[in-house]
Amino acid sequence: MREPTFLVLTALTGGPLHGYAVIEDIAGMTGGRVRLRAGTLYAALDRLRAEGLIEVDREEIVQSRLRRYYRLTGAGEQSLTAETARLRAQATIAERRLRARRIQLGGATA
Amino acid sequence: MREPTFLVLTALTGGPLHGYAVIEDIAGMTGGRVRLRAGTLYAALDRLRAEGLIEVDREEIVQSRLRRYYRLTGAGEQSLTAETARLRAQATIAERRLRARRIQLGGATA
DNA sequence: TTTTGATATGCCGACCATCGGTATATGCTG
DNA sequence: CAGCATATACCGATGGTCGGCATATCAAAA
Repeated sequence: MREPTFLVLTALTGGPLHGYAVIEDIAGMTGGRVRLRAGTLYAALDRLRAEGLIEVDREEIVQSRLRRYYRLTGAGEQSLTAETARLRAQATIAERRLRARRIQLGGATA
Repeated sequence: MREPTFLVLTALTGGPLHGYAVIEDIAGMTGGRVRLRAGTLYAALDRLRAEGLIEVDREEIVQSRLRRYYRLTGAGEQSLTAETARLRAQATIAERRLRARRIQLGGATA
C-alpha cells in the first residue's frame, strides 16, 4: 500500500469525511507535508471503494455543492491495522540497524 | 519512498552487501513476506547510486561469479533516518485513531 | 546424465498509483 | 472583479515495481 492510500484510510478512521475534507485532514495530520492532488484522492476513493475498504456513507448538498461522505468498512479497518503493524515493524528494524551502525562507525561515513 | 527502496536501504545499513545478498536479507527481515524481483533490486540499486544514497563498496569474483558490494552513504543514512521517523509517526497516528475508533464503535462496523 | 535449484547480474515491457494540470461550479474576500 | 477556498471529476505523463527472460556457474536431486 502506497503512502497516499494509507493516509486516506487513516483519515477515514476518525469518522466519515467527504473527499475534500480528506485532503484537509491529511494535510493537517502530516503537518502540511502531504497535500493530495485531486486526481490522486478521487482515484484512490474509487479504487478503495471497488476493493471494499471504504463505502459511501451519505451525500449532502451544501450551498448547492455536492458532498459525498465516505466511511471505513470492517475490511478497511482490518487492512489499515495490518498495514500499520507492518510499518511499525519495518521502522523498528531500521532503527535498530541505524543505532547499531552509529555505535560501530561512530558517525563518519562516505 | 516506496517499500522496496526503503528495505534496500535498511539492508545496507547493516554493512556492505552485494545485490543478491540484499534480496536474501530483505526476505529474512520481512519473514519471507517480501522477496524482491531481480529487476526491482538492480533498478533500485542503480537509482539509489545515481541519487548518492548508496555507492559501490568493492567487487569480488567468487567461483568465477561477480559480486558487486554496495554500501550506504552518509546521505543514504540520513535519508533512511528521516524516512523511518516519518513511518513511525504515521503508524502512531493511525494506531491512535484505530484505538479511539474501537472504543467509540465497539467492534461493529459495515 | 540430465535437470532442477541456488547463486548472481542485467535488460525489457507492462502495469498502475501518483502527479500535475485542467474543467466546472459556487461563495467569500481583498 | 480577480483570486482563493471549496468540491468533484477527468486526463496524460511519470516512474517505481512486477514479472519474465537471458546469461553463467555450481551443487544436488532425479
